[in-house]
Amino acid sequence: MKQTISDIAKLAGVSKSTVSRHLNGGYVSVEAKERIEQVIKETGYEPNTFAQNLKLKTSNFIGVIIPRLDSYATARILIGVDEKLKQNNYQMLIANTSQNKDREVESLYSFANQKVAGIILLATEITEKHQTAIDNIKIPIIIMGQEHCKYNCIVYDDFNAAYELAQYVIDMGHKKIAYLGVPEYDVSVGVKRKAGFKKAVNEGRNMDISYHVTSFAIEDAVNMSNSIIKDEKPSLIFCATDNIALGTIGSIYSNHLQVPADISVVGFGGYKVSEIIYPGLTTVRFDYNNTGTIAGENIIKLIKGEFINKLIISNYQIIKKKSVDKLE
Amino acid sequence: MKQTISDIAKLAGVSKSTVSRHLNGGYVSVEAKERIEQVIKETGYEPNTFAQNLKLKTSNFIGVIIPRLDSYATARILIGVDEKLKQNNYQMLIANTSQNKDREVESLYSFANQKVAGIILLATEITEKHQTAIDNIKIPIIIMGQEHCKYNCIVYDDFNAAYELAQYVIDMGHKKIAYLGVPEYDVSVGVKRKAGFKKAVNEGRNMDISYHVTSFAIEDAVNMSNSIIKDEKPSLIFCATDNIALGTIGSIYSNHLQVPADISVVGFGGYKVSEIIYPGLTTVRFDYNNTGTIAGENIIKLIKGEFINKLIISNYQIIKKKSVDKLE
DNA sequence: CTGAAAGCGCTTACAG
DNA sequence: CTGAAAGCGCTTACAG
Repeated sequence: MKQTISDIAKLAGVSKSTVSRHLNGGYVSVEAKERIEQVIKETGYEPNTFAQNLKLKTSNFIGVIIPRLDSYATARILIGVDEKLKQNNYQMLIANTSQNKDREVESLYSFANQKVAGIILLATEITEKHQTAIDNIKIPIIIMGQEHCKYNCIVYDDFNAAYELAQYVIDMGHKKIAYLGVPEYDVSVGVKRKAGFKKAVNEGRNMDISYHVTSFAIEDAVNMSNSIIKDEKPSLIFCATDNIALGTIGSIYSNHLQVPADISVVGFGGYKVSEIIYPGLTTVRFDYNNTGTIAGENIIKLIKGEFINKLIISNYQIIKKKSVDKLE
Repeated sequence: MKQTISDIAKLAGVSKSTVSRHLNGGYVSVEAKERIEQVIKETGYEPNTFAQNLKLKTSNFIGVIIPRLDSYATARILIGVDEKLKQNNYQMLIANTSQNKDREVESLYSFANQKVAGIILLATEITEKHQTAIDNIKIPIIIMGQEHCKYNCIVYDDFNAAYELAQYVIDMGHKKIAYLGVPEYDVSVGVKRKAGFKKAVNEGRNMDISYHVTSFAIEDAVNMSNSIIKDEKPSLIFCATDNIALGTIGSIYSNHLQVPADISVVGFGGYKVSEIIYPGLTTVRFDYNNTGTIAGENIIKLIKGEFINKLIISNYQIIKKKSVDKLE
């Protein structure tokens, strides 16, 4: 039924060794090569990967650990990674942790057990346990979305993006701003975006800023925005993610106010939906697809022992839409 | 370094066969069992899956073929599938075809080559080539989203959902309706939803209906809606998917009209964002997460040779929001 | 209830 | 340039 390397060897009149050598780019005479290729074409032979992996003690799997699957950013990254891996005959393996950090660590070990050739970690936080696991398993790894001095990282330019976006809203005349962020365990989103924002407002004059913390869930953003709207009535709510911004916009409308006439809103992330909703959401766009491609490229280089940049800072674009009103 | 079954056998003072038998639930004396378990606990031994798979000529992989990764519905389904598979010690393998039908067929063969234990196909269309592939590879398969008499399927109740949603908008007083659908190669979305809609409007009186076809892409929906709005000015646009509805809403606003005051809109799918945007989108919700779980359960049953229902029709809910105006 | 042996399909020194 | 042989780590009849 299914052909093995012995069948091919027999049909081509050579030994298994020679077939294997041909497949793996070793020295084979021209005649042998031709006969083997001919037989492979006729039979459609494909090597058994389990046997290969067993022998070689590695695999062509690359594990990707993600915090959630139903996220636009994650999906775009995975598409980029997957395309690049496919081109290079690697296969993507996904471990979805559903925002559970223990599962991230477990996934590191279980990927090691499955002998993946490399790992890409879409990180939220790098704890001690993460580091122990990464150091123990000794598998090439690339960390995305968070910076860590010990490892190879690809990060977004959260600080400068937040700084530039904040400058823009200040230029638009906003002074009374509510910043709606996330907890600081997430360094990129919780700390850096806030820091960039702070830098800009510190450079402004007569600013009246309040800071609030919510979660990544839309529902929580809705609740938090409701109280912000009632208590403070800022002219703009600066949201640390697009999801938070969507929740905030919903909350503004349900309070019978208008965006941007009554309250302006900005987000962070560049979701496609942010462009479709009305009014368009002013936000920061990161090129997730591209960073996924780079991650795929780099993990392969790392596996091959080639040089890669230890830290890659991905670029961003400020998307200016109608959700920010110009104040006089 | 890494322990093998021989190491465990030596440490426990038994043979490899006995260790293997214990691991696979065969007859082992109580004393042997205890010693083996003890050693496994101490060493943290985990069997090498490549060796197991090589020997058993199968794997614990289950392949899932998806048309795209950046879709809310797909993501929810994958979450459901993944959870269920994990619970049962299966591992999900994803093949993203980027809407390319040839890749679907290729993926069937390549999954077969990887000796997956089962396949779940999120189908858009079942062509001859699909059937040939499915029949050739002889691997348990479940098809989701499209119905086919030869295979085990899980489908959404597109016909009745569209019928009920259409009845609702007719009850709300709409008579001049533009139906914005997709091509008929997609039986579930292109044919069944339209048929359900038609049945309802045929039962209505003095209906003035126009039919239009667009793609699944938001951009195309925007363009098509622009011309519908200019040429016909219907009181409601009935969209075959939520993405199309989002595009339509954007188009309405950019024509300086209001939803629902000037034109009402309904969608199909129950995206989370449909609830967040303002006004809320009236739509049909399918429980994607749950159908994913069922697909996971059923593929495992199929692999074990257990009985499953040949056709499962998943339920739906009509979500009534503000995007539909009540006409007098 | 247990162990020795064969074999899954491949790769890789090794000797020629 | 080529082939015989060993071995990757596991499972499973088979004989005891």
